Amino acid sequence: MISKALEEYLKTMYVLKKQNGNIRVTDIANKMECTKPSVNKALNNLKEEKLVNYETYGIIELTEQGESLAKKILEAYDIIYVFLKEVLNLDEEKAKREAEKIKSSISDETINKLAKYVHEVLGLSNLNCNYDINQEKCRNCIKRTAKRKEKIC
Amino acid sequence: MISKALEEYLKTMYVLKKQNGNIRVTDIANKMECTKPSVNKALNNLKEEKLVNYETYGIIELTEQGESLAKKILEAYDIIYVFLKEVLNLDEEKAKREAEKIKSSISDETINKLAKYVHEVLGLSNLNCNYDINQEKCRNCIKRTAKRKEKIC
DNA sequence: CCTTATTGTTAACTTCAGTTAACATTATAA
DNA sequence: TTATAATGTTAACTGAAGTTAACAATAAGG
Repeated sequence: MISKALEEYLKTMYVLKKQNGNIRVTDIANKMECTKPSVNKALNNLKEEKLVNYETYGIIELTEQGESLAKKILEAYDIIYVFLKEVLNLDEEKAKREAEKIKSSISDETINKLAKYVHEVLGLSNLNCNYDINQEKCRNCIKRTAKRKEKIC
Repeated sequence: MISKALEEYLKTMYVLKKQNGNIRVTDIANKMECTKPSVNKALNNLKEEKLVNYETYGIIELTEQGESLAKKILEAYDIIYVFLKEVLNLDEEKAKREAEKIKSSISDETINKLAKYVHEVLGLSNLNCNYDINQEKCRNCIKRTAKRKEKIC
């Protein structure tokens, strides 16, 4: 089991890959508002866990495991984000920051239940969801969610 | 500003005082599932912050500041607990454990909004609440909340 | 192609929150 | 009242996650 701090790094890397096509130490440090040596350490730890492939001064990439874990983390984060923004009406920036912090303390079980709740209240869900939502229950979710997904992060 | 870890100690001490009439290192350690030296350190830190009065081997008590902060922390914790238990349907034990962890990562602003939400959805609120709930909105809250308060912790 | 700027790495240190092991103090009960 | 059990304290250590300062490698522009 990886730490919550490392999960954040992994998530950030996944997002950067999507956004920029590559993953760089400096970009991670900027997004996470930390220093490059911190990123470097995280990188080595994630490599240790076989979630990331990279050699010193080389290209950084997520492994398959890394990618699927990142997706799961991102999904959890997104569920919390949606709840904060759409249900509690936090503004976007605040909701993002807060979702990260909460994500770092909440269990999978609770995320699961929150996902269901958000689903029921808002009719929003997640495609290919690792959390056990009944997709049948609201067919409109798919469309709405797909649209929303584009602007995550 | 005190750390989230110290807040947990303070909260626990407040609860123990209510429950047992006194506060002892061993009891704190048991409740928090940590060792006595950890408690001892926390105690010294809280003393440093003037939240706790105590001398080595002496009686432990919260200062006025300590008590009012503890109340606020407990209230925030309780708001999260209620949400998890009554809205998301976590079982009691899980909700307690989870509420503590979430409490340690969430901001006052978010707690505030969650409090309002819980209030609106469940008609539960907190007496003497430090969080800005409109008490007028649901007079029944008072009774229900008072009843619930008895069995907190 | 070589100088300079950018990017990445390493080493040594800090802080926080916990631990174990050893010891001191206080309380209990024979 | 004294031996023993329970409780509390201290010191020294661990590990996670960050930092700064110095340096190494790579990339880019003249």
